[in-house]
Amino acid sequence: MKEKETKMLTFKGKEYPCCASLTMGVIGGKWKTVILFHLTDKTLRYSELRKEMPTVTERTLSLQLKNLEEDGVIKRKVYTSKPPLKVEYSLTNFGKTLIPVVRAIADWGHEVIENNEV
Amino acid sequence: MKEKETKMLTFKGKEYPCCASLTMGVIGGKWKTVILFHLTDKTLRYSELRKEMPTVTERTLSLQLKNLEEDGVIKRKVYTSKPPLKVEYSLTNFGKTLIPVVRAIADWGHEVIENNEV
DNA sequence: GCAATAACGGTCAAAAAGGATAGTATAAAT
DNA sequence: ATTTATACTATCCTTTTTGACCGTTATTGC
Repeated sequence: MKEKETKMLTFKGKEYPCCASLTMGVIGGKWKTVILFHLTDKTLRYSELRKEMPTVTERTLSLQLKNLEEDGVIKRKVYTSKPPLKVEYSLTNFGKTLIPVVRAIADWGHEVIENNEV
Repeated sequence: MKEKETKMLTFKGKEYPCCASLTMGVIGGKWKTVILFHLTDKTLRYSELRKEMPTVTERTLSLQLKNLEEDGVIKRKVYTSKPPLKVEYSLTNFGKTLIPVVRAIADWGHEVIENNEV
């Protein structure tokens, strides 16, 4: 009688109740949009990303990069076979479809700061 | 010598390293964008929101509503003084500036679903 | 010969987020 | 008189996320 009739949306093996939460599943969390924001217009090495985001720890950064890679929004390209490695991160074509989303998010934050500076 | 010179952005007492993370601080988490998504075009009572989001628990829903209210993006209007209460939630003017962001987020999720249905 | 560098991964721990369940006050409906 | 409904809050607990810190491999620079 009281079935929970919520037709879930599925993406990459995860289920979401709504299209907005699906997106948040991909770009949510404390750091993913920041990473995507820095990668919108350029390719960056791991160490360059760290310089752009000095407050994130290495472990968290690499975890988030791995997540984003698994969801197919960024790609990882290795240039050397032996240490010290050279690795570059960039958006995939699929990841590029997120650019308007990331821009909207960054713009809003930017405007809030502009209008709150008294 | 090795100062962490990251000029943080501040909003509502919280600090963020970048404009994108500020926005995520406001709309991030599993449920906030879903709530905002349902409130974009209409005012809803607590019980109506629950019907739109059957998979969220009551506790979480009211916590998220409170968070959103504290950040000034939604407003809570009480119509009765004694139980059973009538309470309506809607976007504030400030919250309405988030509509393009929420729409971009929802649209992306929607498109992903469209193009993944095989 | 030693330190620095690159891009991590592993372990442990803390913090944040979310879920399960039950309880509250009161009025209207049955 | 009992049930139903509303909009929550209170506990308690589990899961997820994030952080701190150290180790690894080989190469280059001093």
